[in-house]
Amino acid sequence: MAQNKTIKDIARALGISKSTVSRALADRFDVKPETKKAVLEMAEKMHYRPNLFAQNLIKRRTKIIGVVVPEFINSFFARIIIQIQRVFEREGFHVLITQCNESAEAERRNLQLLEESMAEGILISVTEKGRNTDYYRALIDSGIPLVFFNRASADVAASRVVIDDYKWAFFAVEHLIAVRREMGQPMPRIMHFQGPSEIELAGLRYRGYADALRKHGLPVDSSLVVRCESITREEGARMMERCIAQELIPDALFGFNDPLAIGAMKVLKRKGFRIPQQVSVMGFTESQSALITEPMLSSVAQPLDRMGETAAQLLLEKIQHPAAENRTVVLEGVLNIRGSSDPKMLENE
Amino acid sequence: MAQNKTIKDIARALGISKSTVSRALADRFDVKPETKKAVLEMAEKMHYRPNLFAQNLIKRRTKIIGVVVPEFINSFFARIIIQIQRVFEREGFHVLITQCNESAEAERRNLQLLEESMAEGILISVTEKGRNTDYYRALIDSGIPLVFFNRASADVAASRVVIDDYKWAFFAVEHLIAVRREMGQPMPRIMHFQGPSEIELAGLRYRGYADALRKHGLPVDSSLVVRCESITREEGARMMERCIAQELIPDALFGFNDPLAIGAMKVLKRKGFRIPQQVSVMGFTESQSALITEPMLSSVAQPLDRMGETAAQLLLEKIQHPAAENRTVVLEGVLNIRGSSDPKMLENE
DNA sequence: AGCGTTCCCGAAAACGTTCCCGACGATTTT
DNA sequence: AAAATCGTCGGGAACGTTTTCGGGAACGCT
Repeated sequence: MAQNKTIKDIARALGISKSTVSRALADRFDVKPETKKAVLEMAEKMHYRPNLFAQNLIKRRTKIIGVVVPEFINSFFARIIIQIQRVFEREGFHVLITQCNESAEAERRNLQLLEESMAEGILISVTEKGRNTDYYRALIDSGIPLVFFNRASADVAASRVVIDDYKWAFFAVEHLIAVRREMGQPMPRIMHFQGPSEIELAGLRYRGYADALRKHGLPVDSSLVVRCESITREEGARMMERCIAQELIPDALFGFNDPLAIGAMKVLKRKGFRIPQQVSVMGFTESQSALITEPMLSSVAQPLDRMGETAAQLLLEKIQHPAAENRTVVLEGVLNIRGSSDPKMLENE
Repeated sequence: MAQNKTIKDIARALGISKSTVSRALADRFDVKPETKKAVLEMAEKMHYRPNLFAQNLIKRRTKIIGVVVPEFINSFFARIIIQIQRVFEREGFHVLITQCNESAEAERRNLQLLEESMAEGILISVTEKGRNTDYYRALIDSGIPLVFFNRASADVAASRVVIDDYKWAFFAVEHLIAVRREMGQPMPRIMHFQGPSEIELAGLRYRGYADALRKHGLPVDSSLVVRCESITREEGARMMERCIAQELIPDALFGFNDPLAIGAMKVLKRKGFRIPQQVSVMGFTESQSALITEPMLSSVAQPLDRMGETAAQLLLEKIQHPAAENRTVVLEGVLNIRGSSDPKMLENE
């Protein structure tokens, strides 16, 4: 239907050659202003759209960069992506977003699509399970720069931007210890809802938790470390119900992420425990929901905007100077202390 | 770096012609099995990737479909997109997602990108303000099928899938009236937080609200209709504070969406009003957060999965049969009644 | 008048692929 | 034995651009 207009149609209509039309459209210096104007008008009139495929075929650039994320239902990645788009659109790139539902095969398919679309660079946050490490390397070797953000593959040589999960988990737990001691508990029992072991970050946050306990002279009690199979609110509720059934009530809870903490908090409240007077609760990876709960949830916020922006910058650097060496940027988090952990904060809410 | 391998490289390495290689890769019947095998092995060995641009240039199909959404930070569109991807990937299409931050110019740019990338079809939920109506029509005229979902442009002939916002707003308000009457208030004062007038849906939901009042013999009191400038939690809180300052306390509140209702509910609770005993609250467009508030928020849920799936199906239909006539699918919503509006629901939480 | 410049433009190759057409030997049919 | 068919392959045009190269016209200069 309505066969697309080509450069040749314009040339024919104007009685000039297609080379001239091409030059006019590219706003080259060596074409007479009148001709240029005529071409532009005719192009407009014919609703001419350049064929990107023909263009990309001959220029070696596609001006496409690809993004691969595990999911974007949680607004976490969505926020990052927005920044990525902002940076690249300013530079005249198109951003192609793919999403793989935490599936390694889907991730592989997406990478393949991006490779075939000749993306000039790829930004990726890897899936929980199953690493496509070999593919990451193959892409880099074949000249497509790759930058990790948030979740990185440890043994691939590439730029990355992450936060120091160990450190911020450590800080979070230190805060819990301090606040419970202020409340007159010298040896508080701090529970941890640990993320699934396939997530590399789960181990890091656990180590931060354990080391904070040790530093402050508290035992690391394995019955207080609860392994969660997923990282949803439902799982948090389920696990807390199980703990309560076993009469295992901690003085504070450090969740792997916000949903786990929120689910647990809800169950605690329903069972009549007062937050934070009886149990202090703390999440990780600030989500929108942290401000909705009552009391509001303390959490570690990650600078998503800066993460997206720096990841984009690192990739841009690689694209413009392929020889640039790999850089690892570690961003700082923020410990947002609210009513769920600290009674002093309650009055502000 | 590492110039990509082409079909010609394979041909040269095997001492055969590139036509044969092309046919072998396409698994055509007229090439000897041994040759086929040799070609495939060599392709694998050389890490050959077909050049999509060259392919698309000559075949007239791109197998790309484009999605344009106003934002995907709210998980609302994210959920829809996941279904869209599911449908199209099963059919061998690639889904290209773009996002325009509620900006009409960005929307236009995205459409243009999709047009130039020769997308075979476009799924779109239009931005709040500034309609690119002319562009929608131009795309359709030039043979690119377009399907609206959720937010549609009224005066463009295209398939669409929406819910009946009028009807479900009506039901929501009927519920509020009924529940207040059960509580012994024959003439409850129902407030509405109305969305910005640029959003077409805001008008529909308001009409549903007003007609429900009228049907049940209640006056439509304009002082109870609050115009909000944005649709965020902060705005909901701000507006409710203003109402309370004016000592304007309704018996029930129907919010244009969940964030507005949640913000308002939070302020009400802080000021000491009991939900739902003193004020019943109801949202719209079920969000994750509705389950987090206490009490949980009553809301109208939209079947996001079905919406994504049907939108995709409608587009697929248009792609496969360009002459297919436009269809409008109106999906049913669900009235989720929870503790924020109905005291009877409180015990389940 | 001759020469060099400058300005504008056209011809044609190239990008990597698909596909039509024809060629060739081998096999089968008449 | 000649003709038709079959299986396999190569040559080359085409897709819509960009870009290199070269050439003609107009101009100013000696």
